[in-house]
Amino acid sequence: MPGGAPDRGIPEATVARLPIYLRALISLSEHGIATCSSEELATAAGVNSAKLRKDLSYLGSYGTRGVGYDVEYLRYQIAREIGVTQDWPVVIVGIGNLGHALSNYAGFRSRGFRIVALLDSDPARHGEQLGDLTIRSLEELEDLVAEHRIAIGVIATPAASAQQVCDRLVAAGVTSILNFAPAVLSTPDGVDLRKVDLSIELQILAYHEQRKALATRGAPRGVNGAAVPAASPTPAAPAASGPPGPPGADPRDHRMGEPA
Amino acid sequence: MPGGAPDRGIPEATVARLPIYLRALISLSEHGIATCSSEELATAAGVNSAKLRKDLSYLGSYGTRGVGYDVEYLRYQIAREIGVTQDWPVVIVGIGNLGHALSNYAGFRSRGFRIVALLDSDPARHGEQLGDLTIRSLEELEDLVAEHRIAIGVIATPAASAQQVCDRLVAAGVTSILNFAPAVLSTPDGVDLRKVDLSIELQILAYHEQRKALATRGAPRGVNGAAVPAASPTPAAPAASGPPGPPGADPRDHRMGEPA
DNA sequence: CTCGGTTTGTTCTCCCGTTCACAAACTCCT
DNA sequence: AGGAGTTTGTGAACGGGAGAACAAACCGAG
Repeated sequence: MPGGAPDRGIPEATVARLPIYLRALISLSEHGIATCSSEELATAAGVNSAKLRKDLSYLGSYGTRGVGYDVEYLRYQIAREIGVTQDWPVVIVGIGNLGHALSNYAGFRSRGFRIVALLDSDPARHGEQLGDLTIRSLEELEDLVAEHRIAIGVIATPAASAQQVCDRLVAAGVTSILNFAPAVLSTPDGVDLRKVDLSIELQILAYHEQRKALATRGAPRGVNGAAVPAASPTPAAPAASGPPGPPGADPRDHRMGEPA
Repeated sequence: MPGGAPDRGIPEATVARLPIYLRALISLSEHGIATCSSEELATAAGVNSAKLRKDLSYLGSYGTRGVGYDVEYLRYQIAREIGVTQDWPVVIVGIGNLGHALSNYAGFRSRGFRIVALLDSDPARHGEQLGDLTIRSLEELEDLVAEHRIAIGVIATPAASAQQVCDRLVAAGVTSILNFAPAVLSTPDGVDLRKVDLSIELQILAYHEQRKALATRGAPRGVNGAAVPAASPTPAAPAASGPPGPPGADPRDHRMGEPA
């Protein structure tokens, strides 16, 4: 039993939910609600109340039995635990469509993140004004990171240059990277890396959507009648994206040999 | 063990990785590589080779012992399993900065997703041309979903209107939703919902960053969020906002509560 | 045909995360 | 002051995923 400080080792799954709780608490606070039960907060956050209580218990015993949680108090405690009571300077590399959107995203600044630099490799973009920031050359990366003591970098470049940019960020001293490029990046130990891949999210939805369509049809699955590429190095074209039509038959074959 | 067709119940964690494998296979294919081992593919995907093999085993026994996997063959099998051999019409609601970026995102079309409608509630935006699409009124949502048989919707609106848009999408027949709005949405059973929250990802990084900064300082505890590099402007301790102050004085509290 | 080398598919174990259920603790009312 | 009613915090059971290890299966050489 912790007589004093709560254990600093917070499970990763819990850490991932703390920002959701924080957002829910801010919302409650803005609605003038001063106190809430674990059940109410859990509902607002979209999780189970038992899970919420266990998550909060990792932070300490904030909250009062028989009453619930003081919204402002808990909000501050979570914010402090996450670190958003501090000011985090951030650099965004790659100011395409996505980088553009990210630099304007209001949710960053309101959570303690301050975008201090926008970098792009395209000289044609240098000098372009975005809000109160100017797009600068990638060559200034190292100086800017050092000058502003930037610890967090966002990669929004094409996949081809993502690893290169990542390496430069790490070399310059960035120790946390958020990657939007559709590429697998590798970083040395001590550097945290998270990724957001928009098309992967859609593909996961597509998988479940396909299963649902299959279930309601009751019929065995079927895609367009394209032939399955053979198991030999034959560059067949499996794309075959056609107009929405009735599904054809599918050879549900997965054996690749015959038993001896 | 399954003597016949592979079990249709693929673990969620595996489903989430299949698009990564697919991307890695496409990359290998474009480099002219016809065959690869689980070790190579696992490296390209950034995962453990044992995990990769187990994941693939849920799909069936594609692959040849002693040889490896045929890149084109496996690529097609995964694409079919995910459902990206089909054509998925998608509607995007909320064409702000993010919606704008999403509508231009090349990764969607190349994965079988076809954006067929851009909707926004702001009349000033209606008629605006984005690529080969025109921003239309939200009032056309129901008709468009029915006409194109849209099953997947993307919400990129502000948080305040997200649930309302979500409800309309569901009512119109959409059964899979990707939510970018920073809000917790609720959907009826049978409707899949995934969320991408940009600021949450940064907050998770901030947590680890804070821990790293704390560890290098050697101060295990007792340091409030102010003793960090750079200048932290305003920790913004929430002044007791009203009668219900923080509950009883907490021993590990720093400066929050006034002694009752 | 047989043997050695290689790689997959699977099994087993361990660990993390989720959920249930309940004692402890606090408030309010009498 | 005491009891009834709530609500938190936590111990314990449960389920799923991750990783290591191994047997089965395939290719090629002699």
